[in-house]
Amino acid sequence: MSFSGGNYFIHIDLDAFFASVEQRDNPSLKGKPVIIGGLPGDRRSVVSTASYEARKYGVHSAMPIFKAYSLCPNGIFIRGNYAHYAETSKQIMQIFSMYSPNVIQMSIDEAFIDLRGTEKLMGSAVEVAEKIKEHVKKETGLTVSCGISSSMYVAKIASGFKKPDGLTFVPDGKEEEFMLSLPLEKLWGAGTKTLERLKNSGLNTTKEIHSKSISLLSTIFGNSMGSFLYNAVRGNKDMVFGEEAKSHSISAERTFEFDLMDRYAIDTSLMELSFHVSWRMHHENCRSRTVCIKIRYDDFKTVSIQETFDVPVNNADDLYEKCKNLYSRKAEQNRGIRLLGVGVLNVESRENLVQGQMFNEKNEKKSKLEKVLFDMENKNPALKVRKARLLKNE
DNA sequence: TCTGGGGTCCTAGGACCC
DNA sequence: TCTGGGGTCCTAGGACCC
Repeated sequence: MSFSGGNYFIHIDLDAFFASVEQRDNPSLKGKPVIIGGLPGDRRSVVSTASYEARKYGVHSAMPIFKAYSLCPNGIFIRGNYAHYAETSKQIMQIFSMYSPNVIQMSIDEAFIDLRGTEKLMGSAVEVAEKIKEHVKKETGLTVSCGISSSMYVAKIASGFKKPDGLTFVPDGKEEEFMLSLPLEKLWGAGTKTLERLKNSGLNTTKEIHSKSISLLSTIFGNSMGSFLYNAVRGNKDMVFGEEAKSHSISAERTFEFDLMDRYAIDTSLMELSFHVSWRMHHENCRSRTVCIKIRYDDFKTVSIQETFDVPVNNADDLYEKCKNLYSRKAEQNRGIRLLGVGVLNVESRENLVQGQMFNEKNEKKSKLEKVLFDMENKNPALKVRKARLLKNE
């Protein structure tokens, strides 16, 4: 095995993260099936994380809580303390950054570490991964699983190869061999729908995909998915490291315990969601011209409507009025509403906006006032500056 | 007692412009 | 008096991921 070149990435996954944090903080939970996401009796909660003990009962992420409860009635159900998990995550990410100047956090529980050019200083990729595992364990009591490859995509899959507390090294040049040894289900980026289509096309293994031409795959699965599949099974697929963030979106949504029927309740919820999204826009100092709402009916049918305006939205009242209008245009009458969502798309940083392009004075004033209120609330959470209408529901 | 919440990317069609 | 081609922006829905 040659370590020369040192051209590797590590992908690190925190094992059953939320459940592991709870088990660490409360030793009486160790070795027990812990299920984060909701309590038995919740009508519409789902499992966020199941500890490895709970997984033995068939419990897994995204499963409705009532189903998890029926599979594992002795499970310990916890709603979850997400701020605490985020804090722990931050601590672990800081550990990662001690091993490379280039760390990209992908979510609350995973990150890539770029080891290119660090070998002289830090040692081989495998050595670094072992050090990091030890370091995290010592500092936080948690275990992580690592995948190492010169391809980020392969590293990502490798980290899930052995879990928990695993380490999988795919040497340079062995990426394709590794991919061909994998069952289809491990192909990251192909979900249930694509898996089904693959099987319907007689493609049951990564080897069988490998035997097909890119043009055939593109004909069946479309250009994008076709070339993705072609490259993925060769270990060619790669993501680009350190891309600057492009346009993004901010959204908030809520599933109601019982379907909403009444327009007043619906408007109240739209207002609440508008405030939430507006707060985040202030927080990130950005604004957006495109507003979107999402409606999920009682039969789970989900629709959305969006509108792009010449002038960006910049305060919660404005956003709320726009959402109400979109709702009126889209919603079918007399249907139970299971979920409502409010979002802004293609948000831009405020600095980027051309001066004078923008707002009427009244809206600008409202935006500034709102920012002050949000900031006050931020400093003193007990001080709830909210519309009287929203207060009623708390 | 079916199916959370926060995102990204892709597709396909339409409008509009040159 | 039957209809091209490219580019950009916008919209709605869907697949996928953690």
